[in-house]
Amino acid sequence: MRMTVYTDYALRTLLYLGVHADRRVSIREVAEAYGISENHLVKVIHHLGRGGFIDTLRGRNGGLMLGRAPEDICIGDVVRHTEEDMALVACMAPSMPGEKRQAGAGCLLAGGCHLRGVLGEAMGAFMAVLDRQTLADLLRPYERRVLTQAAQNVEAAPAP
Amino acid sequence: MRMTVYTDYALRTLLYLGVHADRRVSIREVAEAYGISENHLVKVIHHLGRGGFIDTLRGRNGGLMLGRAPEDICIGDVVRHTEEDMALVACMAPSMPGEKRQAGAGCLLAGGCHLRGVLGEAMGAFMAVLDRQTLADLLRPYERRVLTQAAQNVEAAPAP
DNA sequence: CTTAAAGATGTATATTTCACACACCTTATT
DNA sequence: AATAAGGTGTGTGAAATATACATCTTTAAG
Repeated sequence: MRMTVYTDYALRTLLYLGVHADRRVSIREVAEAYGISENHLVKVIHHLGRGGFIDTLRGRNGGLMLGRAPEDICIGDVVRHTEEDMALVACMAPSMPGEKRQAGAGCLLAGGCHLRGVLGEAMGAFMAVLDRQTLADLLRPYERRVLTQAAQNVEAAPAP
Repeated sequence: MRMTVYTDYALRTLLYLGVHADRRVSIREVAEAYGISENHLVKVIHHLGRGGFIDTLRGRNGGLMLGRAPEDICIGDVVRHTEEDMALVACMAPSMPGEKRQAGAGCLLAGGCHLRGVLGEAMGAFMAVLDRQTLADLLRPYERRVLTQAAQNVEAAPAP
């Protein structure tokens, strides 16, 4: 179990695309908007593209846009997609064949380890919260404000 | 947010001490029982000791024992103690002064980032599950079996 | 059909974090 | 004093992360 900036970038990219749903956005624009590494973001975005969360288009006038409606993008799915071991409690992996743990008399708790069960349950509760949320839920509170702000930006800095 | 073997060792140590509550146990014994590094376990145990979860005694006939009754040892507290950033959603830390994120036009979502809220809620759900569990809950299912097994071990391998 | 813009991909590197080893100190019992 | 136990600090190897760099492919504009 883990949460890295990789997932952070993924979620922020989706939010950015949701806010600017009226056009295609370049990777560079997203990177600059958040002040993060463009090179790294490329991989995140590619990964999101292969997962169907975003639609990428190469070439001139290409760019990114959401692959589905915000209502159909479940935050839990995104996290599961970007954090590989979110589906299982791998971090605590005990009593797996071939592991050091096997030494000695073996795990005292093997054969029904409650630790695993409790941690699994906690993990489930974590994901359940994220599964209840869609991108649309995250976008809703900002819709008005951000759109206004975007309009201002367009006025202030016309397309180069 | 993160779960490491550090916490794994901590929980297993507590379980071991709970099972062998009739006597003091040495660090070496715990390390050998699980086949893990004694050197590393020393630090985990020391940390648990400073947190009051276990009682350590130096010198001859010294060793470890639970610092409180198993019913009074909350699993959530243990995890919070061993995983430093469990109390907050530090991994996603956005819009903190001095961070790179500040570049460009600043975080579009600053001033009420819902990402933070949702992740915080998910985190809360995770910890809530662990907060409902005490060490006694984890020990209960094994009490009979493990004690029996321990007795057998004593018969099979008398003290060296 | 050439060129430029945009994403795709592979390799390399820098940093951080773990897990662990090693050496040495302190405490307490015998 | 000697010995057995925990306490403490430093160092290290491996792995995971985040990022940089270089190059290729696709697409549309001119």
